[in-house]
Amino acid sequence: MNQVLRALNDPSRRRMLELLREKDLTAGELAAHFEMSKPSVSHHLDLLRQAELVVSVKKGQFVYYSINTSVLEDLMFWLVTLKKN
Amino acid sequence: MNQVLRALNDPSRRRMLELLREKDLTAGELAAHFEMSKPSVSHHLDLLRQAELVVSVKKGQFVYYSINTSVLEDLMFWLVTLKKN
DNA sequence: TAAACAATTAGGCAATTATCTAAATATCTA
DNA sequence: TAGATATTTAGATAATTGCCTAATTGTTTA
Repeated sequence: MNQVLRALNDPSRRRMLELLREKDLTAGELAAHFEMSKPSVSHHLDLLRQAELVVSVKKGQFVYYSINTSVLEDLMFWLVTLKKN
Repeated sequence: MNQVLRALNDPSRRRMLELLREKDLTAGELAAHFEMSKPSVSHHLDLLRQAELVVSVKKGQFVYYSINTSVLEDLMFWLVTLKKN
C-alpha cells in the first residue's frame, strides 16, 4: 500500500492512470499528453510500475503500458475500514 | 484529493488515523505511540489537518484530535472509477 | 549497414519533506 | 505569581522527489 500511495501522490501519475483506463498506450503516446520531457514521463511510469499499478509489454520498438487496478484493493479496504466506526 | 493523498503518503500519519479511529486523542497521547519527537508528531498532525483528515479542539492545555473521514469520499470515488471498464 | 526512431538510464540541480533541538506560547496549580 | 506541563513554532539539516539535458540501448527501415 505504501508504494501504491506513493505512486498516487502525484497529479501527472494519476492522469496517466486515467488515460490508461481508456486504453493501452505506448510511452510516447502517453508522453504526448504532457508538457514534461519524455525521460520524466518514463520516470513516472517507472514509479507506477514499481507500485504495480501499470504493466508494460515491449512490442518491437514500442513499450505498451496497461493499467492494473488489482493492487488498489488493499488501499480501498483500508479506507473503508477507516470509515467504519 | 491532492492534499488527502499527500497526507496519506506516510506510514506514521496513516497510523495516526488508525489510532484516532478508535478514539479521540491528545497530541501528547498520540506522540506516545511514536518514536519521533513531539514537534515531528505535531508537524504530521498539521499535515493531516491541512488535508482535513483530522480536526483539533483545544481543551485547557490539551489539544484533542479527531478523525474526519468525509474527505476520503472523493478519493474512494476516484479509485472505484479507475477500476470500472 | 547507417540513419532514424522509441524508450530508458545517468547525472545534476532545485524544491519539498521529515526529522531534530531550542525557543515560544498557553494553561494549570502549588 | 512561579514553576510545571502541553503543544506549537522556528530554524537547521539530510533525504527524497521531480525535472531537465545528454547519453545509451534496442529496433526498424531505406
